[in-house]
Amino acid sequence: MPRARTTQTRATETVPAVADLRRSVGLREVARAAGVSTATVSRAINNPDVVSADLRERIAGAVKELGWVPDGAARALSTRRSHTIGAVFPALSVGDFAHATHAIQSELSQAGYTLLLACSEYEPELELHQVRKFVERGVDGLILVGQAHHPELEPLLVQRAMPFVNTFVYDRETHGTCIGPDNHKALVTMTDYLADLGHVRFGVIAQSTRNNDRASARLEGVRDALALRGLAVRPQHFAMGEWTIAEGRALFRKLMDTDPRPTAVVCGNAHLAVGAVLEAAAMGLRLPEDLSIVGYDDIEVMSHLPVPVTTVRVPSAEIGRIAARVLVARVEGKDYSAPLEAVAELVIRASSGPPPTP
Amino acid sequence: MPRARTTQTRATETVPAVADLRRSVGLREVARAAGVSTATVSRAINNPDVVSADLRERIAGAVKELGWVPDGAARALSTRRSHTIGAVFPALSVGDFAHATHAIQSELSQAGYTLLLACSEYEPELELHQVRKFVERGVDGLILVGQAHHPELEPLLVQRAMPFVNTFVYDRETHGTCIGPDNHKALVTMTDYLADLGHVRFGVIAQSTRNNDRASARLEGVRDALALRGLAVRPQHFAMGEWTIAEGRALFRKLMDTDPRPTAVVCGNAHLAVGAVLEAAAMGLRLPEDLSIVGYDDIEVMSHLPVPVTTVRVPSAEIGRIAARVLVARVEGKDYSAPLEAVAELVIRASSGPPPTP
DNA sequence: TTGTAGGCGTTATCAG
DNA sequence: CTGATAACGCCTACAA
Repeated sequence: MPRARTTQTRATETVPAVADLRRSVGLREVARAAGVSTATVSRAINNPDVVSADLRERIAGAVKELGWVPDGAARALSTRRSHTIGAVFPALSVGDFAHATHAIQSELSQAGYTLLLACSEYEPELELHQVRKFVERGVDGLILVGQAHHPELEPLLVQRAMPFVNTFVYDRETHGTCIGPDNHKALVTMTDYLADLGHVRFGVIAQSTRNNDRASARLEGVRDALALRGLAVRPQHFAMGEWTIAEGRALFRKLMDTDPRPTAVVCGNAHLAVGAVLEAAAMGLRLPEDLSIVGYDDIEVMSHLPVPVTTVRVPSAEIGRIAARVLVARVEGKDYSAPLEAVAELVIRASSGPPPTP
Repeated sequence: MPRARTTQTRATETVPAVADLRRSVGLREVARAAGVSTATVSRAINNPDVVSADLRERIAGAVKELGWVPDGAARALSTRRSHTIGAVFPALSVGDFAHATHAIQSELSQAGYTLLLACSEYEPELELHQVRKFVERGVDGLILVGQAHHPELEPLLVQRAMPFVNTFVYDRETHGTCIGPDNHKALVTMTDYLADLGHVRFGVIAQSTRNNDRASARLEGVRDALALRGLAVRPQHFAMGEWTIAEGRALFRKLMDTDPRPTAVVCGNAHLAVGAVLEAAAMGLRLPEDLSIVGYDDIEVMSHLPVPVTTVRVPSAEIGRIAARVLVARVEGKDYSAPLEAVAELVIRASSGPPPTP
């Protein structure tokens, strides 16, 4: 019997009163203090207008008095709803995901939900693990990133009828479960833009596509758009690595150490692009006269560099907001229909232009 | 009786089997399937080595079979521990807090805890609200930012004996409850460094100090260090605003529109510093020959700009990691003593040097 | 409008 | 080592 333990503890406690207080403040005590039943207190909290005014007041008084705070676990156990949503992101300190996190949190908070956050580190196994944990915690819904998950993931969710959305991806096939930009299309657009300017020799600096279907889709976008024009990226004009500015510099340097050089370099994300642009400056290359550099995703510094960088704007916050709304609606049985494809807008700045005339 | 409702629902459900499954898979069913009592199943899960090998196996089989997942709410209700930690940050998409979040999440996950995340938007009222929510959710501990909170906050936590830590601040007075850099000291150090180089006319570009004791402390640091040398910042050399690159540029321009100009500009954070440095470049000013610019907090781009920026490195990830460890230890009764003051190291780069010789 | 009482899924005490 | 059973704190169907 737990109480026995408490009693023992109390014997050695220096502040028994506090221990007592902690243990004893529950609906029961509030009810006793207000001279009503626990049912009435519960109703006064969750369904106030079904309780007479004076009782409501007396109860409110007792609650203040005793400093009672409802117990979420008990409530969740009883109602089978935790008012909790879990999000599992591949990384947390990346701008994209951080902005989405903020939006999600804010949206959930307004709707009376709490955000549980975890990180998969781009590992499907870990993602599955985190999702399992969330299921155990009794989350009412889940926010994931990408469409490619561990094979056991979907079955797990489907079996328990757990609502979830895949973010930062969009494809028509799975409309309804995903919300984000169409990564492939975005890079087709970008590539077309460059090709239409006259570029023929393309370079690509990408982040690793390992366990990252968004990055893969973007790469495919470049390839497919080029193929339609009978073009392709030469092997020596392709480089892959981490997504840091330092890496962007290094890889860009490598690409420039070829002959012929590419006249347009497409970077897989914002940091790589910033690195490439800064390295180009350090090498004394003029943008866009000598070559064009473009990125994916827009971060503030890109528009403030000596040469502002052409890129694709991904509405991360909006993605998060919509994901949260859709999920909450689904959990509560209302169906909220929002546009699930987030348009990834091309932002043309000074780092891109026609290729140099030979 | 809840079951009555379920029954009603089942009548209209299209997939009654699933609904049934969902409802019925509990410890009880596992126990029945394995031919043991619920107590034994519970033990097999939480204290395996106290259960005989064959029962353990049979139980494991039944668990797999039925796809049982423990119910966190029930467990929490029974044990009075949620294995959950709440963090309330003033902002989520800022590098600092995002890095800390990542570290915290990772650390908690390893220790078997889950992170609940909320945002106070630099509003004490909202912070209190979020903390209340977390208390209701039954978190085992809390991670906050700064020392200045809503007056009702601490009483609330103390009354319920809720463990918590204040991060990104350190002061000797409250050793044990705070973990982070000494903001005041960091800027004293920075200011001394500049003054020792010979600077006398200081400019300051700061983010708003409203509800931000860290930013205030840093400002005080500059003031106090200067005062010790009989110096002060002229009003026209002081500017305050948002913490964006754009704002940094604008405010820097404003500071330069004075006569005499400051010879050293101290920026309150990384983004303001980046903005100031980029604007200086745009204005054709040479760093550090014409003037020095320094920041606070180190973000990757600072070391890659044409003129790398002198700044203070704040070990955000480590702060998060230690906060998580300290809290978990406290929750579990073990006491973990780590160094709670995070050293904020001065990183000297090319943007600072002696003042121009007149 | 209010009270009574059973159940939500686990844990843990105590008796075998 | 195992089983029966009383909590844990709240919600809600049903009776009053």
